[in-house]
Amino acid sequence: MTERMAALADAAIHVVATKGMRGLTHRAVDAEAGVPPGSTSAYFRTRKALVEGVVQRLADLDNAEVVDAGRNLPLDLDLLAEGAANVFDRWMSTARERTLARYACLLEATHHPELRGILAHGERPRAQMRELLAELGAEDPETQSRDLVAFLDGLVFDRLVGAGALGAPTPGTPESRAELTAAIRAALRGVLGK
Amino acid sequence: MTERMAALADAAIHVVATKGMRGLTHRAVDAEAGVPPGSTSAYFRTRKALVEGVVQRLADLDNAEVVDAGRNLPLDLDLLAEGAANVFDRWMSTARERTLARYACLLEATHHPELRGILAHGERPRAQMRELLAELGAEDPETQSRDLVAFLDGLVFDRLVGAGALGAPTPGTPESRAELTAAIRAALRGVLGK
DNA sequence: CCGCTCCTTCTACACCTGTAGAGGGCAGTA
DNA sequence: TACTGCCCTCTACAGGTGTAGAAGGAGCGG
Repeated sequence: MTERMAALADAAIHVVATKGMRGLTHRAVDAEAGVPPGSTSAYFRTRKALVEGVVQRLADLDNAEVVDAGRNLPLDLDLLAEGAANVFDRWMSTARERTLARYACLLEATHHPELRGILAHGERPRAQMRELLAELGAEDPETQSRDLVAFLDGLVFDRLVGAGALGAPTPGTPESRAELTAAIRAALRGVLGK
Repeated sequence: MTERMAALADAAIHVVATKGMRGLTHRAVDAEAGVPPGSTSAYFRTRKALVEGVVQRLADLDNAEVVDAGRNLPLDLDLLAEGAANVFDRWMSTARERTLARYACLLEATHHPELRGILAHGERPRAQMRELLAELGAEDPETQSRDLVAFLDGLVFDRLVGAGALGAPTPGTPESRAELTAAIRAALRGVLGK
């Protein structure tokens, strides 16, 4: 993917995050990216190509990410929980737009199976999680890591879309951070059967 | 909501589930509902009204639902897990379309706050869950039920969109059912700190 | 019977979107 | 300088979409 395409894809991600899949049009991306109208249409000739561009870019960004979960330390449950909380907390704040766009694309992939291959998101975090769980003595890291990632994903989704209970804490506040860590630790404990 | 509007809203839900928010147009709903073109446009004059109709209908359907979690039985963790598994399993199979539409609407609600009020989904299951957790001796049913629902939601989302690990079991198979129950039980154990 | 109201269907029209292709400038090369 | 290939910008146009309002018709009170 050329640099220019990446820039357009980034703008497209922003559009998806703020206006939803419905707002993802060639012209909207042009406007968002500040390029002359028609540019996006030239680089992503069809809308399908544009969506695939977004998905591809999301995958690239995810894979480029360095997830430092604190390896090589004496690993315990609390440390792991905190590392996971770091990652997922960032998904809710710094990478909020990307996360929203990812959910939108996942939903989109439901009726466009060809997107699913690219969108094997969580592949990397999941693999890492699997490894860490194995070190912690999990009996079935494969299944358990999957459940755990689903849990964290659910937590993020739940809080991002504001579907949580009334009076849900604002994302990014210390309270929610502490609460998040606690929830993750509890889930880890449960999944590990400890 | 009149009967006719409900029928249109149901068709609209189907459209959203199968074609996504982007496919939700007055004419598409007309076609899906088998009514003469223009009907949907007459009952939901603007697109915003149409979306709100969908959201309202989803909320109504959710609230009309009888969730029999086996009250008045000697309550234990396994029973609760199985009850929850029943509900959420159905969300993945029978009520699959509604669930997909709900996720789409939740995402939509991100940039349309007025939808959020109607979409207080899970309000009822969550309240019930809270009660049951309290009976089981949970120390903070409010927070814990929320986390638990987020977990279950994440699990459903994860499996519905096929974002799960490669080789994910097909939804609806006995394997996934058993696996689901096990995961829920584990999560319950973790959340309850038992 | 008339007239009224409500529900439903039909139609018009401006605007938005997807898509294709024509032009235009700017290297680098002979 | 002329040429060639490439990247970028601009424009056209068919079709889809949102929205409003007119037309039709069934039921009902007078």
